[in-house]
Amino acid sequence: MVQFVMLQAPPRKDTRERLLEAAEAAVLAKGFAATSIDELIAAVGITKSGFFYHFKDKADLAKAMMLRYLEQDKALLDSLFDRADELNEDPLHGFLVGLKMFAEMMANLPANYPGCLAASFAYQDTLFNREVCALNAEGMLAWRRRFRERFERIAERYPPRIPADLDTLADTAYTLAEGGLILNRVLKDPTILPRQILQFRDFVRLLFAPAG
Amino acid sequence: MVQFVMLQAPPRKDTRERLLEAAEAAVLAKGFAATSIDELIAAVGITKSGFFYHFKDKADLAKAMMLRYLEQDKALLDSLFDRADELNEDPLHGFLVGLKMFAEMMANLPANYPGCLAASFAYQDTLFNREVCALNAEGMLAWRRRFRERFERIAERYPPRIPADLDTLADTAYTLAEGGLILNRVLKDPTILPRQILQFRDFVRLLFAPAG
DNA sequence: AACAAACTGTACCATGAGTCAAGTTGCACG
DNA sequence: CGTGCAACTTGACTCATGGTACAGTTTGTT
Repeated sequence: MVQFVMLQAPPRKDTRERLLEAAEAAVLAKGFAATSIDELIAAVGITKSGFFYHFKDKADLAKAMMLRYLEQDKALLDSLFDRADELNEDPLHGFLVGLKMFAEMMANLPANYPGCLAASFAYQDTLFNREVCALNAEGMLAWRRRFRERFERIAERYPPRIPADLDTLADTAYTLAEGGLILNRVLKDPTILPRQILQFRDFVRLLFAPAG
Repeated sequence: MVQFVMLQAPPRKDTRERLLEAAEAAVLAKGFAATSIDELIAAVGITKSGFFYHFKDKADLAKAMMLRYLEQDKALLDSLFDRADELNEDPLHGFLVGLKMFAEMMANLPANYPGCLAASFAYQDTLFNREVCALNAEGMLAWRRRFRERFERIAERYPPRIPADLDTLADTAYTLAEGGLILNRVLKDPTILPRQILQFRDFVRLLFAPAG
């Protein structure tokens, strides 16, 4: 009696992660609602039930995507500005270095569908429950806190040339990032976002650096 | 024999426009794919076949939405900056007035789902055909041209304090608008975008206005 | 009376979310 | 060594929805 064993692929530990990866690419390309579970499992090579083993339902997938995004986002910012701080004792110079590195990083984004889940989710927010929306908001507030803290240290040593609202200044980073990604994408010109960031850097320098 | 006549509502000439209006609200809330034709006709009070009288298919609806958006967008910018120009002979002062009016307008957006179709479509671009995407890009380039022209006139009379790329400067308007709308929406704080614009205004003044 | 514009009613079919019961594999523990 | 459990996967199924086609109907206009 012949036995067909091992036709089944061996269980892979990273299936969940690969699903999230495929989902992110698809959602950035066409949105959450248009991203079908069928296409995700086809990309990863499992069956539908396999998907529902990893995620309770599609809403659960959304939440996992958001968490993954926030994690990566935090890691990115950490690596960027903590390193810039180490290199420079002066808060203004350290920040300017950080912004330059940020611009360079944004210039080297993956070519295919660069974009930000936060923005994609923002424009489809009625599809998600309160929890996911709150996570998104929390991510933005984290940027604000992080940047605001730095501007406070800078303003302490270098009084701004004109009155400046530090929260607004802090939000500019995220604002330019989201807006720049949209322009990048629609105009198919990856230089737009980095140039916006470098221009913001000019503004910061103009605002805080002693005249001369 | 009883006859039930006139159960059918009389044909309304603005049905198409009302469909587009409902579609815009729905798309800004949950995206294009999640917006069903069923819900649109329910909102407007016609049947499915009525919808397909007005639009060949869903792609046709997308195109019409984009055209409508571009038209309104152009009208808004026209009314804004043409008026600011009339009021002021000096290009820099006129522009600063225009930016202030822009900020005020953005502070008084409709409360429900303020947002921009351009951004929503950008993050679902694989759903649309080349034509619609090209229209979107054309809208952005129109902003760039418009602002760049103004910055050229300003720079002619007021040499910038530091070297500035006028295209980048011009793109900042759209970038801040798109990014700011996203922050507004996620953080549920309608003051973010206007504050970003006013800060940009400060930058422009700092950049071009004679020191003193 | 005729015709076009603005619809209605009905039916079709693909897709997509989610369910269920069952199977397999690797690993921990007695 | 084997037994048992948890992680992982399969396949076949249901059920609702959504886009689309098409033929007929009403209304306003000439």
